[in-house]
Amino acid sequence: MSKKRLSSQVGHTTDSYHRDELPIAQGKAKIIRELQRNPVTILVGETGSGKTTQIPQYILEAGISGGKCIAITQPRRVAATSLAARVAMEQGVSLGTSVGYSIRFDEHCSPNTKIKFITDGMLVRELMSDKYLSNYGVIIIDEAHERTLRTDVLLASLKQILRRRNGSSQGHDQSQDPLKVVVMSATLDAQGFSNFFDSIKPIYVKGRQHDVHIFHTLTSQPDFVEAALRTFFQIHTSNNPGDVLIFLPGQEEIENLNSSIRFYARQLPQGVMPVLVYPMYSSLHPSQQSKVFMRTPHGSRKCILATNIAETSITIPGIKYIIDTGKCKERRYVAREAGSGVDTLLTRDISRSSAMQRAGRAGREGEGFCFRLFPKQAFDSMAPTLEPEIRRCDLTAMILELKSLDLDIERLDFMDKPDEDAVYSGLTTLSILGAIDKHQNLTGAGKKMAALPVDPKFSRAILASEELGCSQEVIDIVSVLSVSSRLFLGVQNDDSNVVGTRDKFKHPSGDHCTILNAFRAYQEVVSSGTYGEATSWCARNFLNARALSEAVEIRRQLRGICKRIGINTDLSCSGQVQPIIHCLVLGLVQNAAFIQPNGFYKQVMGPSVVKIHPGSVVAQTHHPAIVYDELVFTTQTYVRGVSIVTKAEISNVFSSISGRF
DNA sequence: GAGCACTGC
Repeated sequence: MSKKRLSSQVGHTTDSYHRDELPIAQGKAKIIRELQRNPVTILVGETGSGKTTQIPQYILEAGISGGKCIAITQPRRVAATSLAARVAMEQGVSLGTSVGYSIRFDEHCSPNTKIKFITDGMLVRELMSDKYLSNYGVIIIDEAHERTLRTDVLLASLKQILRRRNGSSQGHDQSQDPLKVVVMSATLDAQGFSNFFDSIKPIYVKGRQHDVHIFHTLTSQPDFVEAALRTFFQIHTSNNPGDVLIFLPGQEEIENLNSSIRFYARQLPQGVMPVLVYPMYSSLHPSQQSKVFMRTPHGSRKCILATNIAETSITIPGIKYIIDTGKCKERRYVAREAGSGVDTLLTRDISRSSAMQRAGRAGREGEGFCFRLFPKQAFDSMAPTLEPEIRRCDLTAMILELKSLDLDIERLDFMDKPDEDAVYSGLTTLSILGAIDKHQNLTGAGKKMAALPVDPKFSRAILASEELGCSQEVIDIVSVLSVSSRLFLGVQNDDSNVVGTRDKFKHPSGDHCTILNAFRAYQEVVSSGTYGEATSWCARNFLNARALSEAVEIRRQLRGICKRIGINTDLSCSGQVQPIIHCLVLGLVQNAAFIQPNGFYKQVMGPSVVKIHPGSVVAQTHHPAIVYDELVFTTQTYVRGVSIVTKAEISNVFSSISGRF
């Protein structure tokens, strides 16, 4: 494979530094001046510039926050906690005093906290109780280029809050102290932020970086897994030291390449370094995941095969070579009438900024190399950034959240306007669920649903569970469903034992009650044993221990909120299944499907013909009617999280809600 | 017979 040599500057961070030596320190005086002068500042800083740790301290030290708290939002929880720890150390204070953090389930703050790292989702939740965010003097939106749904909601709200707290014009609230907003982005495409905030000129800060030499292929590589295999062995047989990180779109490609590399590595001649191959993706067993962080033994080479997880979420030390297939998986919601939309999960080309971010992963500790398995022209014609989340996800939950903040999604000034069909679809779902009335006003039920931090279809089920006397069971099920990661773990080289142990929890009615069985069994182990015992019990039963312990926390949180908003959480249907299923049907009405003569199921409220995902406990069975949690198109249209119901149950619920849409 | 990555009073 021939490659054209190009050079590019990309980011680098070291673990130990003096604050004054960071690249951003050179521009400190200028930055402080700009911050003092302007209500909104846009700051573009490359990786390793030190902006995230230093800007809050500059603001504090220069007294710009007017004695009030400075919030710095982060899209990820780990980032919020580790950055807070770093800044506390630099300030010479203990974490949770003047420097703290706030993430779901874990808050380390005091009334005297002046610098608070907070997940963007938590700050959105804080809006619900304080709609001017009046506790804060400065709000810093970090990693704004990632354009998460919650970042976009915050930016839109902040624009309005700025008018209320600062403006001389209409809507200014005299009782409010002024607010400053800092938008920080790691990529050069700050134009969008600039346009959004009255054409403010961004401040640029260079990063601290090592050179990364970038190579492109001359032609496009349709079989990128095979191209990655060849490129890896070219690097490997050169015998230059340094670990390799290969970016692939998904688990399937990773496992294929894993076995190919292992196969060929065994046939290498004597004298070539041994290779240690590690897959890395989010649903991998935690014990397998942690292997990528182990030090590479002297005289061997580590090769990590990763999804996008290694692009932003985790940093693996020692990487000198990147092989970038230029592909990722993208989840996208395709809205359809009556809220019967489909999620698609398909492989697509990455963006230019993503390609640059991936290359940068080779330059963190020294000079690096990045081999792109696509031509330079392909790079040039890539989209500059991926489409923001607000343009490609189901907006139902967000519309409900905004309604409870008295905000109207159709009137809010967003950086990118949400898709009209997605808004319509979300509004339809909310009216079917009874969260809004004919005039699209929040109902009493809708207020309660908004208070519960779960998908509206699940908060609907929780509300119903009080009437049907099974709030204990339904809250338990919803807690597990609300955990992002999967409950049942697979292992590499799938062996039939996994299915065997899963059968232990299997309930004939489907996945929801199966989940309940597993969760109840786990809770019993936890209450009668130590944390370590629970973890090993999970491992023996191929259950995701992290998912279950998170479900316990979500359960505690949901029960707390239910009590506060007046939902009795102690009702149990003691072993009966029907009430539980009925609650689920009320939340999942739009997700009902009837069987067809050919064995496939057809949506009742939409046109799709669907198949039960093979991971479901009822995958191989046939029943007249089902309800499901998710509809995802990958290679086929699959439904996941399935319970068996009767056609009568579906039509009863239909007639009780007809007229709402 | 198959699962990109995050997040929430």
